Amino acid sequence: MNTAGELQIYNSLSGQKERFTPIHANRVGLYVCGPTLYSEPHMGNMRTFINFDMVYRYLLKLGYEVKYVRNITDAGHITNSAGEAVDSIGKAARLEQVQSLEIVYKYNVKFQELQRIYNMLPPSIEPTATGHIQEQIEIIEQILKNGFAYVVNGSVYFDVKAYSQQYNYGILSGRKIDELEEETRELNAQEEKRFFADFALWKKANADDMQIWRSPWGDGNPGWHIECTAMSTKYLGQTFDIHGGGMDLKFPHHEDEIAQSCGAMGCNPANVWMHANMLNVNGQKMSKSLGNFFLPKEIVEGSTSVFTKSYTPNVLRFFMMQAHYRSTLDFTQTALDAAEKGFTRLSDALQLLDKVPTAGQSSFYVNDLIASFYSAMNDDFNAPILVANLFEAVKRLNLINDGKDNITADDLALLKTEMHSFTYDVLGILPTGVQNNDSKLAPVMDLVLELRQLSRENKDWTTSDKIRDQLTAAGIVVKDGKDGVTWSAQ
RNA sequence: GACAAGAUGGCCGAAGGGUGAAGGCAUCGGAUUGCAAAUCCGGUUUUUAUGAGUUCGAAUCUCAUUCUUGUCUCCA
Repeated sequence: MNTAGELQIYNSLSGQKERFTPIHANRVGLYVCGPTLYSEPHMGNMRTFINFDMVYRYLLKLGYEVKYVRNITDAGHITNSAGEAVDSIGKAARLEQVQSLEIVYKYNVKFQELQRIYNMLPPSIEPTATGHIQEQIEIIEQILKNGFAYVVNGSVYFDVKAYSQQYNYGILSGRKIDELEEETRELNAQEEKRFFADFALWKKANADDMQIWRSPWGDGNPGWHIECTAMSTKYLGQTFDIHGGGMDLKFPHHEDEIAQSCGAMGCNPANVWMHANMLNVNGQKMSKSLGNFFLPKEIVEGSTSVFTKSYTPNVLRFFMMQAHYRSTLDFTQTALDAAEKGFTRLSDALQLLDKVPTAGQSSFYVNDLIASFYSAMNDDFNAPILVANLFEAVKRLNLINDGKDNITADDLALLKTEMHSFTYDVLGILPTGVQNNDSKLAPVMDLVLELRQLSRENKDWTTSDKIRDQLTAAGIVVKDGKDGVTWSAQ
Protein backbone atom coordinates (compact mmCIF):
# COMPACT_ATOMS: atom_id res chain seq x y z
CA MET A 1 0.00 0.00 0.00
CA ASN A 2 1.23 3.45 -0.84
CA THR A 3 1.80 5.87 1.94
CA ALA A 4 1.53 9.10 -0.02
CA GLY A 5 -0.99 10.61 2.35
CA GLU A 6 -4.13 9.17 3.80
CA LEU A 7 -7.47 8.62 2.20
CA GLN A 8 -9.99 11.32 3.00
CA ILE A 9 -13.65 10.83 2.17
CA TYR A 10 -16.45 13.37 2.23
CA ASN A 11 -19.10 12.02 4.58
CA SER A 12 -22.62 13.25 3.84
CA LEU A 13 -23.49 12.53 7.45
CA SER A 14 -21.03 15.08 8.83
CA GLY A 15 -20.84 17.33 5.81
CA GLN A 16 -17.08 17.25 5.69
CA LYS A 17 -14.09 15.29 4.58
CA GLU A 18 -12.92 12.75 7.12
CA ARG A 19 -9.90 10.55 7.32
CA PHE A 20 -11.03 7.10 6.32
CA THR A 21 -10.45 4.42 8.92
CA PRO A 22 -12.01 1.06 8.23
CA ILE A 23 -13.67 -0.78 11.09
CA HIS A 24 -11.45 -3.80 10.50
CA ALA A 25 -7.91 -3.01 9.42
CA ASN A 26 -7.34 -3.58 5.70
CA ARG A 27 -10.91 -4.62 5.10
CA VAL A 28 -13.69 -2.46 3.78
CA GLY A 29 -17.41 -3.12 3.62
CA LEU A 30 -19.03 -1.14 0.80
CA TYR A 31 -22.74 -1.08 0.07
CA VAL A 32 -24.20 0.74 -2.91
CA CYS A 33 -27.87 1.05 -3.79
CA GLY A 34 -28.28 -0.64 -7.15
CA PRO A 35 -30.79 -0.37 -9.92
CA THR A 36 -34.52 -0.93 -9.85
CA LEU A 37 -35.05 -3.21 -12.77
CA TYR A 38 -38.36 -2.13 -14.19
CA SER A 39 -36.67 -0.62 -17.23
CA GLU A 40 -33.28 -0.28 -18.80
CA PRO A 41 -30.92 1.93 -16.77
CA HIS A 42 -30.15 5.23 -18.49
CA MET A 43 -26.87 7.10 -18.62
CA GLY A 44 -27.64 8.98 -15.43
CA ASN A 45 -28.06 5.74 -13.52
CA MET A 46 -24.82 4.52 -14.97
CA ARG A 47 -22.89 7.54 -13.75
CA THR A 48 -23.53 6.59 -10.15
CA PHE A 49 -22.47 3.00 -10.69
CA ILE A 50 -19.39 4.05 -12.63
CA ASN A 51 -18.42 6.48 -9.87
CA PHE A 52 -18.71 3.80 -7.23
CA ASP A 53 -16.87 1.40 -9.48
CA MET A 54 -14.04 3.93 -9.40
CA VAL A 55 -14.27 4.12 -5.60
CA TYR A 56 -14.18 0.33 -5.40
CA ARG A 57 -11.22 0.20 -7.75
CA TYR A 58 -9.21 2.75 -5.80
CA LEU A 59 -9.88 0.98 -2.50
CA LEU A 60 -8.57 -2.19 -4.13
CA LYS A 61 -5.58 -0.27 -5.46
CA LEU A 62 -4.79 0.85 -1.93
CA GLY A 63 -4.64 -2.78 -0.95
CA TYR A 64 -7.90 -3.08 0.92
CA GLU A 65 -9.84 -6.27 0.84
CA VAL A 66 -13.20 -4.91 -0.19
CA LYS A 67 -16.54 -6.60 0.13
CA TYR A 68 -18.68 -4.69 -2.33
CA VAL A 69 -22.41 -5.31 -2.13
CA ARG A 70 -24.76 -3.75 -4.64
CA ASN A 71 -28.36 -4.81 -4.46
CA ILE A 72 -30.85 -5.37 -7.21
CA THR A 73 -34.32 -4.10 -6.51
CA ASP A 74 -36.70 -6.58 -7.99
CA ALA A 75 -39.63 -6.18 -5.64
CA GLY A 76 -42.16 -3.48 -6.43
CA HIS A 77 -42.10 -0.13 -4.73
CA ILE A 78 -45.21 0.36 -2.80
CA THR A 79 -46.82 3.74 -2.73
CA ASN A 80 -46.70 7.11 -4.40
CA SER A 81 -47.40 10.56 -3.00
CA ALA A 82 -51.13 10.33 -3.49
CA GLY A 83 -51.24 7.24 -1.33
CA GLU A 84 -52.25 5.22 -4.33
CA ALA A 85 -50.84 1.75 -4.69
CA VAL A 86 -48.10 1.72 -7.29
CA ASP A 87 -46.06 -1.34 -7.95
CA SER A 88 -43.67 -0.03 -10.55
CA ILE A 89 -42.31 -3.41 -11.45
CA GLY A 90 -45.74 -4.99 -11.64
CA LYS A 91 -47.02 -2.07 -13.68
CA ALA A 92 -44.32 -2.37 -16.28
CA ALA A 93 -44.87 -6.10 -16.39
CA ARG A 94 -48.57 -5.75 -17.07
CA LEU A 95 -47.87 -3.31 -19.87
CA GLU A 96 -45.61 -5.75 -21.53
CA GLN A 97 -47.80 -8.75 -20.72
CA VAL A 98 -45.22 -10.74 -18.86
CA GLN A 99 -44.64 -11.87 -15.31
CA SER A 100 -42.84 -9.47 -13.00
CA LEU A 101 -39.77 -11.63 -12.49
CA GLU A 102 -39.56 -12.11 -16.20
CA ILE A 103 -39.21 -8.39 -16.75
CA VAL A 104 -36.70 -8.11 -13.94
CA TYR A 105 -34.70 -10.88 -15.53
CA LYS A 106 -34.84 -9.19 -18.91
CA TYR A 107 -33.53 -5.89 -17.62
CA ASN A 108 -30.98 -7.57 -15.42
CA VAL A 109 -29.49 -9.25 -18.47
CA LYS A 110 -29.23 -5.80 -20.07
CA PHE A 111 -27.75 -4.32 -16.96
CA GLN A 112 -25.10 -7.00 -16.76
CA GLU A 113 -24.25 -6.34 -20.39
CA LEU A 114 -23.86 -2.64 -19.64
CA GLN A 115 -21.53 -3.44 -16.81
CA ARG A 116 -19.32 -5.29 -19.25
CA ILE A 117 -19.51 -2.58 -21.90
CA TYR A 118 -18.56 0.11 -19.41
CA ASN A 119 -15.88 -2.04 -17.83
CA MET A 120 -17.34 -2.08 -14.35
CA LEU A 121 -15.90 -4.62 -11.95
CA PRO A 122 -18.56 -7.01 -10.71
CA PRO A 123 -19.42 -6.46 -7.05
CA SER A 124 -18.68 -9.19 -4.57
CA ILE A 125 -22.36 -9.95 -4.59
CA GLU A 126 -25.53 -8.52 -6.13
CA PRO A 127 -28.28 -9.71 -3.83
CA THR A 128 -31.91 -9.32 -4.80
CA ALA A 129 -34.78 -8.02 -2.71
CA THR A 130 -36.98 -10.98 -3.58
CA GLY A 131 -34.29 -13.35 -2.38
CA HIS A 132 -34.30 -11.77 1.07
CA ILE A 133 -37.94 -11.49 2.05
CA GLN A 134 -37.38 -13.53 5.19
CA GLU A 135 -34.55 -11.28 6.34
CA GLN A 136 -36.71 -8.24 5.74
CA ILE A 137 -39.56 -9.71 7.75
CA GLU A 138 -37.19 -10.46 10.62
CA ILE A 139 -35.96 -6.88 10.74
CA ILE A 140 -39.52 -5.56 10.66
CA GLU A 141 -40.34 -7.85 13.56
CA GLN A 142 -37.39 -6.48 15.47
CA ILE A 143 -38.47 -2.89 14.84
CA LEU A 144 -41.98 -3.77 16.01
CA LYS A 145 -40.59 -5.42 19.11
CA ASN A 146 -38.58 -2.30 19.89
CA GLY A 147 -41.70 -0.18 19.62
CA PHE A 148 -40.78 1.83 16.54
CA ALA A 149 -43.45 0.45 14.25
CA TYR A 150 -47.15 -0.41 14.30
CA VAL A 151 -49.46 -2.72 12.41
CA VAL A 152 -52.57 -1.40 10.71
CA ASN A 153 -54.87 -3.56 8.67
CA GLY A 154 -52.20 -5.95 7.43
CA SER A 155 -49.60 -3.27 6.82
CA VAL A 156 -46.68 -2.22 9.01
CA TYR A 157 -45.52 1.37 9.30
CA PHE A 158 -42.43 2.84 10.81
CA ASP A 159 -43.36 5.08 13.74
CA VAL A 160 -41.31 8.21 13.14
CA LYS A 161 -42.67 10.01 16.20
CA ALA A 162 -41.80 7.19 18.57
CA TYR A 163 -38.41 6.89 16.92
CA SER A 164 -37.76 10.60 17.32
CA GLN A 165 -38.05 10.26 21.08
CA GLN A 166 -34.76 8.40 21.07
CA TYR A 167 -33.12 9.12 17.77
CA ASN A 168 -32.70 11.96 15.33
CA TYR A 169 -34.88 11.38 12.30
CA GLY A 170 -33.41 13.68 9.67
CA ILE A 171 -29.81 13.28 10.73
CA LEU A 172 -28.69 12.67 7.16
CA SER A 173 -30.96 14.94 5.15
CA GLY A 174 -31.16 17.81 7.60
CA ARG A 175 -34.92 17.67 7.57
CA LYS A 176 -36.86 18.50 10.68
CA ILE A 177 -40.09 16.60 10.88
CA ASP A 178 -41.93 19.14 13.01
CA GLU A 179 -41.25 21.83 10.43
CA LEU A 180 -42.30 19.64 7.58
CA GLU A 181 -45.56 18.64 9.10
CA GLU A 182 -47.81 21.59 8.33
CA GLU A 183 -46.82 22.03 4.73
CA THR A 184 -47.18 18.46 3.74
CA ARG A 185 -50.20 17.52 5.76
CA GLU A 186 -52.72 18.06 3.00
CA LEU A 187 -50.83 15.96 0.50
CA ASN A 188 -50.70 12.93 2.72
CA ALA A 189 -54.21 11.91 3.44
CA GLN A 190 -53.32 8.35 4.15
CA GLU A 191 -55.64 7.24 6.87
CA GLU A 192 -53.58 4.26 7.90
CA LYS A 193 -50.56 6.26 8.92
CA ARG A 194 -50.50 7.81 12.36
CA PHE A 195 -48.12 10.50 11.23
CA PHE A 196 -47.43 11.86 7.77
CA ALA A 197 -43.72 11.01 7.91
CA ASP A 198 -44.30 7.37 8.77
CA PHE A 199 -43.29 5.05 5.99
CA ALA A 200 -44.32 1.53 5.04
CA LEU A 201 -42.21 -1.41 6.16
CA TRP A 202 -44.72 -3.95 4.94
CA LYS A 203 -47.67 -3.26 2.73
CA LYS A 204 -50.80 -5.38 2.59
CA ALA A 205 -51.32 -6.99 -0.78
CA ASN A 206 -53.69 -5.53 -3.32
CA ALA A 207 -55.73 -7.91 -5.42
CA ASP A 208 -53.82 -6.99 -8.57
CA ASP A 209 -50.31 -7.13 -7.11
CA MET A 210 -48.11 -9.41 -9.13
CA GLN A 211 -45.72 -10.09 -6.28
CA ILE A 212 -47.14 -11.29 -2.98
CA TRP A 213 -45.41 -12.88 -0.01
CA ARG A 214 -46.68 -14.32 3.23
CA SER A 215 -45.83 -12.60 6.46
CA PRO A 216 -46.88 -12.55 10.10
CA TRP A 217 -49.17 -9.64 9.15
CA GLY A 218 -50.78 -11.34 6.19
CA ASP A 219 -50.02 -11.45 2.50
CA GLY A 220 -48.23 -8.45 1.13
CA ASN A 221 -44.93 -7.05 0.02
CA PRO A 222 -42.04 -5.24 1.64
CA GLY A 223 -41.56 -1.49 1.75
CA TRP A 224 -38.97 0.05 -0.48
CA HIS A 225 -36.38 0.90 2.15
CA ILE A 226 -36.28 -2.28 4.14
CA GLU A 227 -34.49 -4.38 1.52
CA CYS A 228 -31.28 -2.39 1.79
CA THR A 229 -31.30 -2.65 5.56
CA ALA A 230 -31.85 -6.39 5.38
CA MET A 231 -29.20 -7.07 2.77
CA SER A 232 -26.52 -4.72 4.04
CA THR A 233 -26.91 -6.21 7.51
CA LYS A 234 -26.77 -9.75 6.19
CA TYR A 235 -23.68 -9.30 4.05
CA LEU A 236 -21.76 -6.55 5.81
CA GLY A 237 -22.96 -6.55 9.38
CA GLN A 238 -24.96 -4.13 11.48
CA THR A 239 -22.43 -1.36 10.99
CA PHE A 240 -20.11 -1.26 8.02
CA ASP A 241 -17.72 1.22 6.45
CA ILE A 242 -19.21 2.93 3.43
CA HIS A 243 -22.73 3.27 2.12
CA GLY A 244 -23.11 4.85 -1.29
CA GLY A 245 -25.84 5.82 -3.68
CA GLY A 246 -27.16 8.59 -5.84
CA MET A 247 -27.80 12.01 -4.35
CA ASP A 248 -31.51 11.61 -4.97
CA LEU A 249 -31.65 8.67 -2.58
CA LYS A 250 -30.52 10.73 0.38
CA PHE A 251 -34.08 11.38 1.35
CA PRO A 252 -36.13 9.48 2.07
CA HIS A 253 -34.39 6.23 1.19
CA HIS A 254 -31.13 6.58 3.09
CA GLU A 255 -32.68 8.52 5.91
CA ASP A 256 -35.12 5.65 6.36
CA GLU A 257 -32.36 3.07 6.19
CA ILE A 258 -30.70 4.79 9.11
CA ALA A 259 -33.98 4.85 10.98
CA GLN A 260 -34.57 1.17 10.32
CA SER A 261 -31.12 0.14 11.47
CA CYS A 262 -31.32 2.25 14.59
CA GLY A 263 -34.87 1.09 15.18
CA ALA A 264 -34.04 -2.58 14.82
CA MET A 265 -30.45 -2.84 16.01
CA GLY A 266 -29.77 0.43 17.75
CA CYS A 267 -26.94 1.49 15.49
CA ASN A 268 -26.19 3.46 12.37
CA PRO A 269 -25.67 1.16 9.42
CA ALA A 270 -22.68 2.95 7.93
CA ASN A 271 -19.85 5.10 9.21
CA VAL A 272 -19.47 6.96 5.93
CA TRP A 273 -22.28 7.96 3.58
CA MET A 274 -21.21 8.86 0.07
CA HIS A 275 -23.53 10.44 -2.47
CA ALA A 276 -22.77 10.69 -6.15
CA ASN A 277 -24.22 13.65 -7.97
CA MET A 278 -26.57 13.70 -10.90
CA LEU A 279 -25.94 13.67 -14.58
CA ASN A 280 -27.53 16.63 -16.30
CA VAL A 281 -28.48 17.24 -19.88
CA ASN A 282 -28.51 20.92 -20.73
CA GLY A 283 -28.65 21.83 -17.08
CA GLN A 284 -31.43 19.48 -16.07
CA LYS A 285 -31.34 16.15 -14.34
CA MET A 286 -31.61 13.31 -16.78
CA SER A 287 -34.92 11.62 -16.25
CA LYS A 288 -37.54 9.70 -18.09
CA SER A 289 -40.32 12.14 -17.38
CA LEU A 290 -38.37 15.01 -18.96
CA GLY A 291 -37.62 12.93 -22.01
CA ASN A 292 -33.99 14.05 -22.00
CA PHE A 293 -32.54 10.68 -21.20
CA PHE A 294 -30.61 8.33 -23.37
CA LEU A 295 -29.52 4.79 -22.89
CA PRO A 296 -25.90 3.83 -22.23
CA LYS A 297 -25.96 1.59 -25.26
CA GLU A 298 -27.48 4.15 -27.59
CA ILE A 299 -24.68 6.60 -27.04
CA VAL A 300 -22.10 3.94 -27.83
CA GLU A 301 -24.03 3.03 -30.96
CA GLY A 302 -24.62 6.64 -31.92
CA SER A 303 -28.39 6.21 -31.99
CA THR A 304 -29.44 8.85 -29.47
CA SER A 305 -31.62 11.72 -30.48
CA VAL A 306 -29.38 14.01 -28.44
CA PHE A 307 -26.01 13.59 -30.16
CA THR A 308 -25.08 13.35 -33.80
CA LYS A 309 -22.30 10.83 -33.31
CA SER A 310 -21.24 7.91 -31.17
CA TYR A 311 -18.69 7.77 -28.37
CA THR A 312 -16.78 4.80 -27.09
CA PRO A 313 -17.32 3.57 -23.53
CA ASN A 314 -13.74 4.63 -22.82
CA VAL A 315 -14.42 8.20 -23.88
CA LEU A 316 -17.60 8.29 -21.84
CA ARG A 317 -15.86 6.95 -18.77
CA PHE A 318 -12.97 9.32 -19.25
CA PHE A 319 -15.42 12.18 -19.62
CA MET A 320 -17.11 11.29 -16.37
CA MET A 321 -13.79 10.95 -14.59
CA GLN A 322 -12.94 14.52 -15.55
CA ALA A 323 -15.65 15.69 -13.17
CA HIS A 324 -15.70 15.03 -9.44
CA TYR A 325 -18.27 12.50 -8.29
CA ARG A 326 -19.91 15.03 -5.97
CA SER A 327 -20.43 17.59 -8.74
CA THR A 328 -23.21 17.56 -11.24
CA LEU A 329 -22.01 16.89 -14.73
CA ASP A 330 -23.50 18.31 -17.88
CA PHE A 331 -23.62 16.05 -20.90
CA THR A 332 -23.22 18.10 -24.06
CA GLN A 333 -21.83 17.22 -27.43
CA THR A 334 -19.07 19.84 -27.31
CA ALA A 335 -17.95 18.58 -23.92
CA LEU A 336 -17.91 15.00 -25.15
CA ASP A 337 -15.97 15.96 -28.27
CA ALA A 338 -13.41 17.71 -26.09
CA ALA A 339 -13.13 14.64 -23.90
CA GLU A 340 -12.71 12.44 -26.94
CA LYS A 341 -9.72 14.42 -28.14
CA GLY A 342 -8.18 14.56 -24.71
CA PHE A 343 -8.64 10.84 -24.35
CA THR A 344 -6.84 10.22 -27.63
CA ARG A 345 -3.93 12.28 -26.38
CA LEU A 346 -3.78 10.26 -23.19
CA SER A 347 -3.99 6.88 -24.88
CA ASP A 348 -1.37 7.87 -27.47
CA ALA A 349 1.00 8.75 -24.67
CA LEU A 350 0.32 5.43 -22.96
CA GLN A 351 1.59 3.73 -26.11
CA LEU A 352 4.78 5.75 -25.81
CA LEU A 353 5.58 4.06 -22.51
CA ASP A 354 6.80 1.07 -24.52
CA LYS A 355 8.68 3.02 -27.15
CA VAL A 356 10.38 5.91 -25.44
CA PRO A 357 14.20 5.94 -25.22
CA THR A 358 15.81 5.71 -21.78
CA ALA A 359 18.84 7.52 -20.43
CA GLY A 360 21.34 7.29 -17.60
CA GLN A 361 19.54 9.92 -15.60
CA SER A 362 16.02 11.23 -15.30
CA SER A 363 15.55 14.93 -15.87
CA PHE A 364 12.53 15.18 -13.58
CA TYR A 365 11.25 13.56 -10.42
CA VAL A 366 9.24 10.56 -11.45
CA ASN A 367 8.42 9.71 -7.85
CA ASP A 368 6.85 13.12 -7.28
CA LEU A 369 4.74 12.69 -10.35
CA ILE A 370 3.53 9.31 -9.18
CA ALA A 371 2.89 10.61 -5.68
CA SER A 372 0.63 13.24 -7.22
CA PHE A 373 -1.58 10.47 -8.60
CA TYR A 374 -2.08 9.08 -5.12
CA SER A 375 -2.62 12.39 -3.43
CA ALA A 376 -5.29 13.31 -5.96
CA MET A 377 -7.24 10.14 -5.29
CA ASN A 378 -6.64 10.28 -1.56
CA ASP A 379 -8.43 13.60 -1.53
CA ASP A 380 -11.96 12.25 -1.68
CA PHE A 381 -11.39 10.33 -4.90
CA ASN A 382 -10.54 13.43 -6.89
CA ALA A 383 -10.38 11.80 -10.28
CA PRO A 384 -10.29 15.12 -12.22
CA ILE A 385 -7.04 16.04 -10.48
CA LEU A 386 -5.72 12.57 -11.17
CA VAL A 387 -6.50 13.11 -14.85
CA ALA A 388 -4.77 16.50 -14.77
CA ASN A 389 -1.70 14.88 -13.21
CA LEU A 390 -1.79 12.08 -15.77
CA PHE A 391 -1.62 14.76 -18.45
CA GLU A 392 1.48 16.09 -16.74
CA ALA A 393 2.98 12.66 -17.32
CA VAL A 394 1.71 12.73 -20.91
CA LYS A 395 3.60 15.93 -21.49
CA ARG A 396 6.76 14.42 -20.05
CA LEU A 397 6.47 11.33 -22.22
CA ASN A 398 6.06 13.44 -25.33
CA LEU A 399 9.09 15.49 -24.36
CA ILE A 400 11.14 12.37 -23.77
CA ASN A 401 10.04 11.08 -27.12
CA ASP A 402 11.27 14.32 -28.67
CA GLY A 403 14.58 14.02 -26.85
CA LYS A 404 13.90 17.07 -24.67
CA ASP A 405 13.54 15.17 -21.39
CA ASN A 406 15.26 12.08 -20.08
CA ILE A 407 14.20 9.12 -18.02
CA THR A 408 16.04 6.09 -16.69
CA ALA A 409 14.89 2.60 -17.49
CA ASP A 410 13.94 2.04 -13.85
CA ASP A 411 11.95 5.24 -13.65
CA LEU A 412 10.23 4.45 -16.91
CA ALA A 413 9.27 1.01 -15.67
CA LEU A 414 7.86 2.57 -12.51
CA LEU A 415 6.00 5.24 -14.43
CA LYS A 416 4.57 2.66 -16.77
CA THR A 417 3.34 0.50 -13.92
CA GLU A 418 1.64 3.37 -12.16
CA MET A 419 0.20 5.04 -15.23
CA HIS A 420 -1.25 1.77 -16.37
CA SER A 421 -2.54 1.10 -12.91
CA PHE A 422 -4.22 4.48 -12.47
CA THR A 423 -5.62 4.63 -15.97
CA TYR A 424 -6.76 1.06 -16.36
CA ASP A 425 -7.25 -0.26 -12.84
CA VAL A 426 -8.47 2.88 -11.08
CA LEU A 427 -10.22 4.94 -13.74
CA GLY A 428 -11.44 1.78 -15.41
CA ILE A 429 -10.28 2.68 -18.91
CA LEU A 430 -9.78 -0.28 -21.21
CA PRO A 431 -6.42 -0.45 -22.99
CA THR A 432 -6.66 0.68 -26.61
CA GLY A 433 -4.40 1.00 -29.59
CA VAL A 434 -3.43 -2.65 -29.73
CA GLN A 435 -4.93 -2.87 -33.20
CA ASN A 436 -1.46 -2.48 -34.67
CA ASN A 437 -1.02 -6.10 -33.79
CA ASP A 438 -4.14 -7.09 -35.64
CA SER A 439 -2.90 -10.12 -37.49
CA LYS A 440 -4.98 -9.60 -40.62
CA LEU A 441 -4.79 -5.86 -40.91
CA ALA A 442 -1.11 -5.44 -40.11
CA PRO A 443 0.38 -6.97 -43.29
CA VAL A 444 -2.11 -5.04 -45.40
CA MET A 445 -1.17 -1.82 -43.68
CA ASP A 446 2.50 -2.58 -44.15
CA LEU A 447 1.91 -2.91 -47.86
CA VAL A 448 -0.24 0.21 -48.13
CA LEU A 449 2.22 2.31 -46.18
CA GLU A 450 5.10 0.99 -48.22
CA LEU A 451 3.36 2.06 -51.42
CA ARG A 452 2.67 5.44 -49.89
CA GLN A 453 6.30 5.76 -48.91
CA LEU A 454 7.31 5.05 -52.49
CA SER A 455 5.10 7.81 -53.82
CA ARG A 456 6.44 10.15 -51.19
CA GLU A 457 9.98 9.42 -52.25
CA ASN A 458 8.94 10.16 -55.84
CA LYS A 459 7.27 13.35 -54.62
CA ASP A 460 3.98 12.05 -55.91
CA TRP A 461 2.04 13.90 -53.27
CA THR A 462 -1.31 13.33 -54.97
CA THR A 463 -1.04 9.59 -54.51
CA SER A 464 0.44 9.68 -51.03
CA ASP A 465 -2.19 12.12 -49.81
CA LYS A 466 -4.94 10.09 -51.39
CA ILE A 467 -3.78 7.02 -49.51
CA ARG A 468 -3.66 8.97 -46.27
CA ASP A 469 -7.09 10.55 -46.79
CA GLN A 470 -8.70 7.27 -47.69
CA LEU A 471 -7.23 5.60 -44.64
CA THR A 472 -8.44 8.45 -42.46
CA ALA A 473 -11.90 8.07 -43.90
CA ALA A 474 -11.73 4.37 -43.02
CA GLY A 475 -10.88 5.24 -39.43
CA ILE A 476 -7.15 4.59 -39.64
CA VAL A 477 -4.94 7.47 -38.61
CA VAL A 478 -1.47 7.66 -40.11
CA LYS A 479 1.24 9.53 -38.24
CA ASP A 480 4.49 10.50 -39.91
CA GLY A 481 7.00 10.58 -37.12
CA LYS A 482 10.72 11.15 -37.10
CA ASP A 483 11.51 7.47 -36.99
CA GLY A 484 9.00 6.27 -39.50
CA VAL A 485 5.30 5.96 -40.01
CA THR A 486 2.89 4.64 -37.43
CA TRP A 487 -0.82 4.06 -37.67
CA SER A 488 -3.70 3.34 -35.38
CA ALA A 489 -7.20 2.12 -36.02
CA GLN A 490 -10.21 3.36 -34.07
C1' G B 1 -42.92 26.75 1.03
C1' A B 2 -39.07 23.65 3.71
C1' C B 3 -34.40 21.33 3.25
C1' A B 4 -29.84 20.65 0.43
C1' A B 5 -26.14 21.71 -3.19
C1' G B 6 -24.40 25.17 -6.55
C1' A B 7 -23.07 29.94 -9.75
C1' U B 8 -15.17 29.81 -11.75
C1' G B 9 -12.29 31.75 -18.98
C1' G B 10 -15.16 30.67 -25.66
C1' C B 11 -16.70 25.18 -23.74
C1' C B 12 -16.16 21.06 -19.93
C1' G B 13 -14.39 21.37 -15.34
C1' A B 14 -10.42 21.54 -10.59
C1' A B 15 -8.78 24.27 -6.35
C1' G B 16 -11.58 26.13 -1.50
C1' G B 17 -7.89 32.15 3.29
C1' G B 18 -1.58 33.22 1.29
C1' U B 19 2.01 35.65 -4.23
C1' G B 20 1.27 34.31 -10.90
C1' A B 21 -6.92 30.49 -9.98
C1' A B 22 -5.20 22.84 -12.27
C1' G B 23 -6.05 19.94 -16.50
C1' G B 24 -8.57 18.92 -21.14
C1' C B 25 -10.86 21.21 -25.45
C1' A B 26 -10.79 25.69 -28.39
C1' U B 27 -7.84 29.67 -30.28
C1' C B 28 -3.19 32.49 -31.87
C1' G B 29 2.27 32.63 -32.93
C1' G B 30 6.74 29.74 -33.52
C1' A B 31 9.54 24.81 -34.16
C1' U B 32 9.01 20.32 -37.02
C1' U B 33 6.70 18.64 -41.81
C1' G B 34 6.49 18.15 -49.13
C1' C B 35 1.51 19.62 -47.14
C1' A B 36 -1.31 17.98 -43.13
C1' A B 37 -1.98 15.24 -38.68
C1' A B 38 0.63 14.15 -34.32
C1' U B 39 4.37 16.28 -31.12
C1' C B 40 7.17 20.37 -28.78
C1' C B 41 7.80 25.67 -27.16
C1' G B 42 5.29 30.16 -26.16
C1' G B 43 0.93 33.29 -25.92
C1' U B 44 -4.45 34.57 -25.43
C1' U B 45 -9.14 34.46 -22.44
C1' U B 46 -11.77 34.34 -15.79
C1' U B 47 -12.02 42.03 -11.38
C1' U B 48 -13.94 33.30 -9.58
C1' A B 49 -22.94 35.59 -10.26
C1' U B 50 -23.85 40.71 -7.83
C1' G B 51 -23.20 43.95 -3.46
C1' A B 52 -21.26 44.60 1.26
C1' G B 53 -18.37 42.75 5.47
C1' U B 54 -14.38 39.97 8.39
C1' U B 55 -8.88 39.64 7.49
C1' C B 56 -2.26 41.89 6.74
C1' G B 57 -4.41 38.81 2.78
C1' A B 58 -10.73 35.79 0.04
C1' A B 59 -12.69 32.46 -5.61
C1' U B 60 -12.25 30.21 -0.67
C1' C B 61 -15.24 32.71 5.65
C1' U B 62 -19.96 35.91 6.97
C1' C B 63 -24.44 38.51 5.46
C1' A B 64 -27.73 40.15 1.68
C1' U B 65 -29.48 39.88 -3.35
C1' U B 66 -30.26 37.45 -8.08
C1' C B 67 -30.28 33.00 -10.60
C1' U B 68 -29.73 27.51 -11.24
C1' U B 69 -30.39 22.54 -9.79
C1' G B 70 -31.98 18.64 -6.59
C1' U B 71 -35.17 16.46 -2.70
C1' C B 72 -39.88 16.63 -0.01
C1' U B 73 -42.25 9.32 0.42
C1' C B 74 -41.29 6.65 -8.05
C1' C B 75 -35.98 8.10 -8.71
C1' A B 76 -28.74 6.65 -9.46
